[in-house]
Amino acid sequence: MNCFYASVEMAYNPELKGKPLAIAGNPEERKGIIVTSSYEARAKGVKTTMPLWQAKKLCPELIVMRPNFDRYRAASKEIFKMLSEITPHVQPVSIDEGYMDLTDIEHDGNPIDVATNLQKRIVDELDLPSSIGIGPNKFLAKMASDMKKPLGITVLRKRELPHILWPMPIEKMYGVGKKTGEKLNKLEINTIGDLAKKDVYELKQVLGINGERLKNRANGMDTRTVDPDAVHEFKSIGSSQTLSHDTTDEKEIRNLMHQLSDNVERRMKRKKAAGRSIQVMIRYYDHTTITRSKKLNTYIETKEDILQVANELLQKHWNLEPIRLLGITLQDVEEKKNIGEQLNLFTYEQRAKKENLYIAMDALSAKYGKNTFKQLTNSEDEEQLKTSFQKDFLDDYKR
DNA sequence: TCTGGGGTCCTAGGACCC
DNA sequence: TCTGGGGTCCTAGGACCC
Repeated sequence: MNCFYASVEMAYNPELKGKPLAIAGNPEERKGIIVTSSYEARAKGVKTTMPLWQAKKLCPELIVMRPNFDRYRAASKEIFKMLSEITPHVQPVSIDEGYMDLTDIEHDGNPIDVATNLQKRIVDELDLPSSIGIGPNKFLAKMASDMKKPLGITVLRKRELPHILWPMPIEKMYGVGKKTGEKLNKLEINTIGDLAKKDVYELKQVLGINGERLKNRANGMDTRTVDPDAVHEFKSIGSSQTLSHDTTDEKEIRNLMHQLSDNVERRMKRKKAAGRSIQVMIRYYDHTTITRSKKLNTYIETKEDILQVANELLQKHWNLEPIRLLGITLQDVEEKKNIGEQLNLFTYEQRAKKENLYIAMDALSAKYGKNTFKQLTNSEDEEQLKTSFQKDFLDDYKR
């Protein structure tokens, strides 16, 4: 999709059309950076990740909006629904991008017709511009999709590589970022064609296995398949936040840690998953960033468990310098249906707590009668049940 | 007035095992 | 008497993408 967030806002409010529009993090604070901008804004030099103040300097009439993620998710859902009506072989890559495998497509003739109809449908029904690339594999399709924007349809055939792909500057190649680009320049590789012809051994020396992969792609070879299940195989879920000011205030930090673990828990719940590694990220006032992680011997999912491990890591590794950003990520994530019984047996401490709870239940059942016991066990709110039982039990136990 | 937030994959060293 | 070769797992960091 082209300028996706900005385009969705324009579809939502047509008065914005034709105007320089930017979607930015938080306009009041320093984390206000450009997330997406319209072509009118880009024409003035506004770019993604540019700080807001800089963008406004370049384009004083810039209209700035905060992101409305619910809107974007809804539009994305509609788009992917249209794709899946064409073929089940659809792999979403992000909220606004995905691959389709049209190898087995039977109706509607050739891929160009499919693309034309699809692009038109997205405009007619959602008022959103897209660019479509068609190629024999993912890499070439992706490169093709970037060639004509907005509303382009580009076919990239293998026999056209020498004329179309190879003259392109190496920095434009998917998979080549700043660092790799610099390394390749040092090897006197300036175009994709230079890379295609370079000796594999030399490339591997500098880039490892990635050198070989990039060379293959430059030659139009890419063995990755379109995998519709990949979306469900997510591996980590994290939440991070830049503070409005650098801080060493423990209360503020504690609050943020709570908020972050809450976010992670909520999203884990939505995906019905649990994870067994916790990573904490600390960015200091000078932008140096460290990550510290801990692998656990069981899967966890609750806010309390996440927070406990994350706080341990923070306490152990925070050097007491002012903090700019904190992040918590749950890694080694699995859907709960694939995990089974390991869940909720977090530490020995908690296991002991849990066993105490069973003892408490038995004790209460015996002491207060089966009916009271039943009432409590039928309660919907598990957390409340636990706490009330523990409290009762502790009172009882002390007595 | 510098530089968000969500991810994936790869590398490299150390601990540990046989 | 100072020491091989193969492997896995864990941790931290880096590169890249949207």
